Amino acid sequence: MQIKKQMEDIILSDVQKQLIERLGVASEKEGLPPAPSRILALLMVSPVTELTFDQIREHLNLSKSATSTALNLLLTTNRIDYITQSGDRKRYFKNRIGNWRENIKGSVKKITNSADVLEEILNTRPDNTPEFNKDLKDLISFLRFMNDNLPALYRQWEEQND
Amino acid sequence: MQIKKQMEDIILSDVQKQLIERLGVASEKEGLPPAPSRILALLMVSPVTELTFDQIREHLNLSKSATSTALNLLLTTNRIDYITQSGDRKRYFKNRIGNWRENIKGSVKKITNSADVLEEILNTRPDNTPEFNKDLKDLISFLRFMNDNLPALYRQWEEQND
DNA sequence: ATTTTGGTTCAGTAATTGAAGAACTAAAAG
DNA sequence: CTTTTAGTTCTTCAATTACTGAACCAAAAT
Repeated sequence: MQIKKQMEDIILSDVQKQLIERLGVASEKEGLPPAPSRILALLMVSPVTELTFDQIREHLNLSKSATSTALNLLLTTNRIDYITQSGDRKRYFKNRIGNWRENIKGSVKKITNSADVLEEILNTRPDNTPEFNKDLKDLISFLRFMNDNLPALYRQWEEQND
Repeated sequence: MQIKKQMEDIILSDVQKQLIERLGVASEKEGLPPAPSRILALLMVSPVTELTFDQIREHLNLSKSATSTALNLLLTTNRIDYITQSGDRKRYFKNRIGNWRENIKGSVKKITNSADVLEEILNTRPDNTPEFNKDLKDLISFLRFMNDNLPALYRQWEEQND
């Protein structure tokens, strides 16, 4: 087969490039390294949502190894996914934005978690710091309250969103 | 005045030390460097809530410089505060846990912010990726919904908590 | 059978971070 | 006015991060 598959040349406007940087920086603040952050942002902004290893690599001026490592990190942390097409060895990577509901659940879970740690702390605290203990108690109470009520709030959004 | 002020020797149980580590690691995940994270955790767990430079320094085995830098970071980011006592040059540092309401407000603000970025991205997206766009749209809608409804939920907690 | 494709893995490196230590300083005590 | 206290600031150092480039490899194409 001589017909070389035409690489879809994704061209991004300056605005789109800026959005990649902005979103990339946001991901870095969440603790992701720069390269994975950029990849994730590219897969969010690119008009073509499914990009090959080399498209990503070229667009972000990364080395093969950096691209490989970053993609594998994103894959193992469930932030991206890839599909294949029969008769094409390439993998097409895509942002798993459809997973946002799962991600939100994860964030809520983290709230429970920190409430638990704070509660353990509260249990070790002496009685002679009532103001401090009250603040801590309130915070824990608030976190638990949020935990209990967020699911209902989510369902409420779901309804109005149908 | 010859009476050397007795340094209140804060002694922490193993459980409390572990809690400091756990809470410290949690802070590191939020992007704080190790030393500030430990200090913040110590000021949460310590039965004495107001500690001097040297008490902190000694308890965490930090150098003076590390202690100084870390404390100043925590001060400028409003995570701790200090009080003084007349006729005592030392500053007594304390965790500003009472500020948790402010902090929560900050987190909510961050939701708005990311919704804004995502909306900008949505506006640049082509029409030929309807599934992706729908997911993005839903996420934005959900974030906005949360933003609009969280204040009321907070007030609800406030009432039940009186 | 050998070349190309689509990567992975490894060794090395440059930049950044986080802390240590020593020198320094301003205010208060002696 | 000298010393002590309560830190700050500066230089240095070690560890870690985030990448590059080169070698490598398995499957598919030629």
